[in-house]
Amino acid sequence: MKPVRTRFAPSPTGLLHVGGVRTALFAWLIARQAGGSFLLRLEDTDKNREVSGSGDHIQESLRWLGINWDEGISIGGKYGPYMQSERLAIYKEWGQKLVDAGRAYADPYTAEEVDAFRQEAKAAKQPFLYRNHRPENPPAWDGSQPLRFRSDPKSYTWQDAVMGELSTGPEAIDDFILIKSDGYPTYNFCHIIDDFLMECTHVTRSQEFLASVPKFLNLYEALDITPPTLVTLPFVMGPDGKKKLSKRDGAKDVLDYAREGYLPEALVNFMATLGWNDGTEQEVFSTDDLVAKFSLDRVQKSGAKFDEQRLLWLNGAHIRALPLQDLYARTDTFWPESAGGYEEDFRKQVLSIVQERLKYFAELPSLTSFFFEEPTTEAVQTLLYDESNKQLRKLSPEQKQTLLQAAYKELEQSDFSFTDLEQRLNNLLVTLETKPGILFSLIRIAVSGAPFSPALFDTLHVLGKDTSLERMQRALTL
RNA sequence: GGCCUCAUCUUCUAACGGUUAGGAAAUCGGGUUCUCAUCCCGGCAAUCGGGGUUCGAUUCCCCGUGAGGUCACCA
Repeated sequence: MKPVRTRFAPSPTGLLHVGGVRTALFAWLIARQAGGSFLLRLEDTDKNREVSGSGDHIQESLRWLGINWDEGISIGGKYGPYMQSERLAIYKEWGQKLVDAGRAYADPYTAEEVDAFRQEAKAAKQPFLYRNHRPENPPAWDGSQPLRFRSDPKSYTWQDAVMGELSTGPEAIDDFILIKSDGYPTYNFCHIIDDFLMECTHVTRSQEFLASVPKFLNLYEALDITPPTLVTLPFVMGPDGKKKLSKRDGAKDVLDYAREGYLPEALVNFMATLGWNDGTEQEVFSTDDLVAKFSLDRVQKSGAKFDEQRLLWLNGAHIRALPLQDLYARTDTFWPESAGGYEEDFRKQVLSIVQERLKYFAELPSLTSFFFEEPTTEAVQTLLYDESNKQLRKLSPEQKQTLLQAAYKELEQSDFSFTDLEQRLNNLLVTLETKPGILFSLIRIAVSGAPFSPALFDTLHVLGKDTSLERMQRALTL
């Protein structure tokens, strides 16, 4: 058995979104599970569509997700170069081999002429087949004309690792361009050559290539190459649930998720379970889990809608599962500006009490800012005295002041340890004959000025005695 | 139009022909000493239609229907 080698071969034409990255992830999972290699090759054969910087962007996205490659661009390897634009001589040589074998020929038509054929077919409501116009005496190929494959139309039945048995008739096979007139190969040609030369055992790609597979099979035959295992993944659908995810549908750059404070392992978990499950009721998977449990025969055949809400939930689940130290290391760039002057130890305490309500790190400032800066008097006043709180609106301003005053007096004597706070405030409930919904709300609002915040005893404890009392004092003057 | 693919709750999905069709997200109730969240309990909610095959079809076959892909000197 040959060692498993899978690859991701994007073209540098823009940002990488979840749909594209999932293809990479599945290929990566196949390789990692089998203890094989994962390659990153750049298919930069279309100079017109190329977007500068996107090669780097793709690599950065993969690195962030932890989809590491063993060979490929930036790191090299024994099958390089891994940038197709640097392999033109190889494609030319293979093209010539096909010419010599009578399986390729120079296309004598201009683009306009071919287009006229196409329009003709379209008007007749027929599929366009170039081979119906195949020239009888094509000129010698000098590299200035496109090189076309001389196909051998026939029926095919083949196995796809995800889709199962597939078949088509000869009408699916046509003469397609191998090398363009600018000397660059087409995807249809060079991916086959490269996968062969790089000894890839699996070709993982999304559904839009399904209709091209018979053509590939025909070419493999002409080249006398045994095709690798074909792995066709269903689409990731956009928000409308009908069309595949695309930038136009608002598909986000993968790195946007990094910027918003999603955990890469959560996104990996999300993408993997978009079209795959392990057959159990497990929903949350670590990346190691996925590597261990992934299997192609449990990959879905139909497209799955990208559900951002589920991603959000999954991210929260991963955040909650993270040890505090790890979590802290990830939040580095997300703290509110006012947290700058505070010790790591204090920030960690804050983090530990907001951990369970954090869905993504961009929420960190709104969740924690009152630990680092004084809440505005407007915020405190509004929360304390407007009518929105159904517990507090039963009380007069005077009653509220009285309760707060009593709480202040009690807390003055506390050492602000969690247990002491708990004990004193619980006793105070009895003494004042009031309910937690009232007393605790008042204190919580006075010290946080926030519509919601962590549990009261935690908040007071982390905030500390001085700050807490100061803020209560201030609330008493409003 | 030709060819190809797909089809279970709103969404992601489970169910080697035999289940009251399960789980999770969302949502709606209730509980956990305040809010928000977590956690726990509960509710709502699906096999696209029609024919077969079978003692029995979500599952197998056929025909519809719907959705998507493809038919580039793009990948």
